[in-house]
Amino acid sequence: MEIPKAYDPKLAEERHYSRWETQGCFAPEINRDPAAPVYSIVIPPPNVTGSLHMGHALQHTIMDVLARYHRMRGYRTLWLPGEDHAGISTQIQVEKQLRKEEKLTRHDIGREKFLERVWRWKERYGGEILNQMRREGASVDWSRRRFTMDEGLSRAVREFFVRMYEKGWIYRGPGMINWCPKDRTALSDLEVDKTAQAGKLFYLQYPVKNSDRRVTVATTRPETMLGDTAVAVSPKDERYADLVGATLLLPIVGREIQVVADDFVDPEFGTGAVKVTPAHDPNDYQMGLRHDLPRIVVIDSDARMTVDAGTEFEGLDRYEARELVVKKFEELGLLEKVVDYEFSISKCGRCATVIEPLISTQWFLKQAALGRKPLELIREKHQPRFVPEAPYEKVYTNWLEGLHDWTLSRQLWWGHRIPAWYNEAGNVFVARTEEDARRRAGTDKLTQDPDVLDTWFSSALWPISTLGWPDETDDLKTFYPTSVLVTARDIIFLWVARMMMTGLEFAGERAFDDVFITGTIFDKTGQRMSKSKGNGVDPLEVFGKYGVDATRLVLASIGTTDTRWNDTQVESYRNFANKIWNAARFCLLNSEGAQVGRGFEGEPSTWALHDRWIMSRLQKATRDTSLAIEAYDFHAAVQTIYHFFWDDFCDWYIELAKADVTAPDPSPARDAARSRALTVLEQALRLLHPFMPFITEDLWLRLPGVGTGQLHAAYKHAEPTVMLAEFPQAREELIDERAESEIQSLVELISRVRNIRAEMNIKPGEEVQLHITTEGGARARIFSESAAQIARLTRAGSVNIYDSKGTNFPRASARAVLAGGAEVVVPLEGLIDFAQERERLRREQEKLGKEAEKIEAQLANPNFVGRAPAEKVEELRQRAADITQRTRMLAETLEALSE
RNA sequence: GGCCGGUUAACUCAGCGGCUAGAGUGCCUGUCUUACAAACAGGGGGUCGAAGGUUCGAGUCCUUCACCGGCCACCA
Repeated sequence: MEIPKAYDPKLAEERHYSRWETQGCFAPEINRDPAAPVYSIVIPPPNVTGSLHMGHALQHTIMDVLARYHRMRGYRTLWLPGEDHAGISTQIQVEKQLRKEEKLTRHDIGREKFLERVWRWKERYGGEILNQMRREGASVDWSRRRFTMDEGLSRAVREFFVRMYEKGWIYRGPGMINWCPKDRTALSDLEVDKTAQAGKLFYLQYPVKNSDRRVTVATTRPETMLGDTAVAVSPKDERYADLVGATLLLPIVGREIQVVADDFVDPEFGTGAVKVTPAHDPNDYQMGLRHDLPRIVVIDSDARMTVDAGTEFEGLDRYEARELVVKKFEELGLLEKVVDYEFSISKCGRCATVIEPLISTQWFLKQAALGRKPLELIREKHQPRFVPEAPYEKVYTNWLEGLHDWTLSRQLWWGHRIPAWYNEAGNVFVARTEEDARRRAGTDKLTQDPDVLDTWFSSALWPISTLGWPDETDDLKTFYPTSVLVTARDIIFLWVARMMMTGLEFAGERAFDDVFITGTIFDKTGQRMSKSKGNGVDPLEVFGKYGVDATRLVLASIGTTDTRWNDTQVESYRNFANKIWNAARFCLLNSEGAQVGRGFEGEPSTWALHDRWIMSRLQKATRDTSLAIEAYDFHAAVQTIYHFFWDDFCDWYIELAKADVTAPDPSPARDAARSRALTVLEQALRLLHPFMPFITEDLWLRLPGVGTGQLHAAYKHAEPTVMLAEFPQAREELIDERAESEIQSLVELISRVRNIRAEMNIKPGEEVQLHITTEGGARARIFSESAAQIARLTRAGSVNIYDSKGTNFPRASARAVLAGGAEVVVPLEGLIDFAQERERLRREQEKLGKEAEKIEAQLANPNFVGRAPAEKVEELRQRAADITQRTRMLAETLEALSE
């Protein structure tokens, strides 16, 4: 059999994905067990404009591990892929292209033509991430791929809107909204980033009418004073008590405004008097409502001053207006002072333009109403279950407790058009279809609302809309609620909470059982990866350099932990892949006459020690891996398999079995030894498969004797593939603690001899003689039975075992005392430096002495002996006894060595 | 202002009440030993951010502090 010496990930990555796909392995229909349990995940739909970054790769790896694991466990498994239309991003992207290629704006070509272009753009450039997912090995069901603007999903959006409208939870009206002057659209609170900004606080004086008193107000936005309609003070503030109700003369403008008392005002801050601009500040808007103040709009949707700001200001940009206002106050002698001040400023989450709070007529959703059920569910049943629970359950709960109305409408073209029509009188008709609206309006002369819905409105429906809602489809009945949602923490409010709202409202059940929140991946200096900083690590490059499987192992290990990205981690797992490859190569090069599934016939008690041992280790690895995956502890799962494979299987089992496996002449014994190695390897490949799909499939298919026999019962009709093999179940009866401790003593012996060889500078090729004395019993038996293996692994010419002490060995020997009182003697005539050997033994003695001291102190403490569990005390006593014995033997050895 | 997370070996991270605190990488020494030099064998390296406390026993629980980071909030 031809097998290259080094693993080439690319070959395996190219070979298997399309075959899995064509054979339908990713679709739940592959499962023919009518009683199979169901496991389902919907992907967080990436933006059509997006391309793969490490965060995606991390989420996808977690989802794929879960999907593959459950599929192998016989679950009817669905992982549903799809994309989000990403309203603003996509529209901006296409507008940019339009400007670049044809020097046109969207208004030049009109709404209809523009939308055609967006669709064309989407067909051409969209879906990049989904294609990249094939590279990742993501086992998604392509036949159920969805897009948020699909007809079905759009119908769901209209249904959602209409039902909420009919319930009175969606309404249209004027309100204070976040306006992005650059994107020229309203935004929800969650699409706004608040950042700290170094700025100035301006103290402006407003004269009191018919008096020479002045009231000083502090503001970060002097230009808004042109729209002031009041000054507010705290009702408890005695400094201003006599001024409440007084009239002030608004400088520059000359308008007469009132002093009002309002609890909102904090007397401690600034001057205790606040200018009130109801048209341009959310708080002032509220105060305006309370005091019935006029709203004067002085800033328009371009962030320029309006005619109402006065002729000197009309048309000025808001920042130009600020300068001019300050200048005028200075000239008027009404600028008291300007101080440096750091405050938080709202910026558009998309383009970072400073948000302008404006009063505008928009559509809103009363989130507090829709959020009641999710809040109850998390409070009473702790559903969904967050992983990690802290801090996310609390964060989620707190958010649900303080819900505000959600600004739904966007002044964009790309997105779901609001299903509302107006007749000529301006009356609104909300309906599922235009025909419906006409019927109800009793006229054909209707105009549809020009706005579209927030992208997150359709995302909120994703788990149900992708499965067919509002129809009661089989998919919805089968796969809803979904099992787990895997996503990043920054969209818990934007998305996760809202899916729970719609799921509970429309499907009557939670959208998912669990929510897994991944960690964040930073660059090596701890900076967040971002395209603007250009410090992102491209997953595709990492795949190319180290292989997909190796990268997945790193990502799975990251799990929920914030991590600085480090290529060396990937490199070490690339090495692990190579290790797997070569272990398999060894088994395959020695596979003549052997088959997976054979070699472990008969009673375990009749098996060789190392065979009982590896089976025991395998069962523990299997058990621990399953437990870890089910607890979402992927790091532990990866560690478990890694160490089982490398340390137990490669370093010890293959070496201990090597002589039998590579025996020159064919024999039933050789066949059996080879089969055993293959069998363990095959089980290990199954354990690894959810994490490393490509290499495991590539090797598994080459193993002699694999076929439909290894497939899970639900997939017996399918073509052989490790992805449909049964995930191993631990067989507790094969766990053999005695074999494990016996191998441990063998390992100790071999390691100590190797240590002596290294310290004594014995050439690797040179043979030594070993004399091992035991006190009879188990160790004598183990060492005798394993003499050939000991000889092989220590390069010993002879291994002599004595079941009692007292044999005279050459004085020129290196010695080591083992646990349980065995001693190994390595005669080193001419090679040994007595002083050096004494020193080595003394160091050993010292080590033991320190440990003994600690233990004795503990045992001498009556509180410990009295209160600690009896087994802990007993354990310590035994260790103390062992140390005492070994110390004594070391002393004797030292005695013999000194003149 | 409120809430939360992190701080363990040179680096990236495990461990979260009880064996001599671990892994990978890096470092030192020696090896091409017929699966693998992307490997093998051996070795050095940590007062677990600081200070108190609880406990027979604390990286592991509690309190305070320091530094780093995050989230929420209507302080002009």
